[in-house]
Amino acid sequence: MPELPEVETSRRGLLPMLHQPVNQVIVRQARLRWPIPDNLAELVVGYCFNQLNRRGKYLLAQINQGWLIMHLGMSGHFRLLSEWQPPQKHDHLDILFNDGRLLRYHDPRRFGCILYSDNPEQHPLLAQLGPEPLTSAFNADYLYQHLRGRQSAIKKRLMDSHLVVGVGNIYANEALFIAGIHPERTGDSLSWHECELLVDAVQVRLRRSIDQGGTTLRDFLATDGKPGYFRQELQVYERALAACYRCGGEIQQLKQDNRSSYFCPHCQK
DNA sequence: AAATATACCTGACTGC
DNA sequence: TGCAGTCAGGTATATT
Repeated sequence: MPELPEVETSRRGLLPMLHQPVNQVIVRQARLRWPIPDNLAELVVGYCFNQLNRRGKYLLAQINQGWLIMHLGMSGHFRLLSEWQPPQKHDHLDILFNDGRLLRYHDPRRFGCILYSDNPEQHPLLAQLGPEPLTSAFNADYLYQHLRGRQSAIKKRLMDSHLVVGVGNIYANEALFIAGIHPERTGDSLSWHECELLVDAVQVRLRRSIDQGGTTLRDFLATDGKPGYFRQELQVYERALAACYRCGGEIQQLKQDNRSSYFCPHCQK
């Protein structure tokens, strides 16, 4: 689920907890993608979150001498509760604050992670990441340059975090539709102008989705428990055999790299 | 080096 | 009802 807009929505939802002292940590299930550190409580209890950043799909929270590195995997989300409530199934972690509020991590599939690092920039999970899509570092020149000499499909390349971070299956499909580019084109076949269109499409759709609180398909909720409303603006994702909003033709579905791709054969060449 | 397959998990849904 | 199979927003890791 969570791609860049959903992670950014989560980050913004956590901002009210900045500068609030942590007074307890409850780990009910440490076995996520990687285990939650045994010493998490001693790392954070008595300290405050001083900064909340996002790098790609990772949330970074500065506390004590280092940073929590958090990823929502496929099905994770954080809830911010104003007072204690009994935990539900798959509520794996609580961070309780002195004022009675608590942050609760929920993740049925447990593909997410909660790690701690003194220097997250150098952490193996982050060190090799590509540029942020919503910065000037992600531009037509960059994309065109980095697509040279590779035969992989452009849709797969867009989802490669070493090329650009934050774009997952939903936004790769959506951006390619907006840019009018067929998902099976090789990255190498894109012209500079098509790279320009694609960069713009990625940025426009990510920004719009952030404005809408992200996309909720199944699990995703913001920290206030609300779903994201970008789903109703999806042009092709999960619209197989439905009518293209632009030309009225039939949206097609195919598998690429074992992930579903959706596209309009008339509008995307 | 790059392309492909596998693995980690639960839950919802489909077809027999 | 039950059971097997498929699919789902991610991505590190192992294998060709």
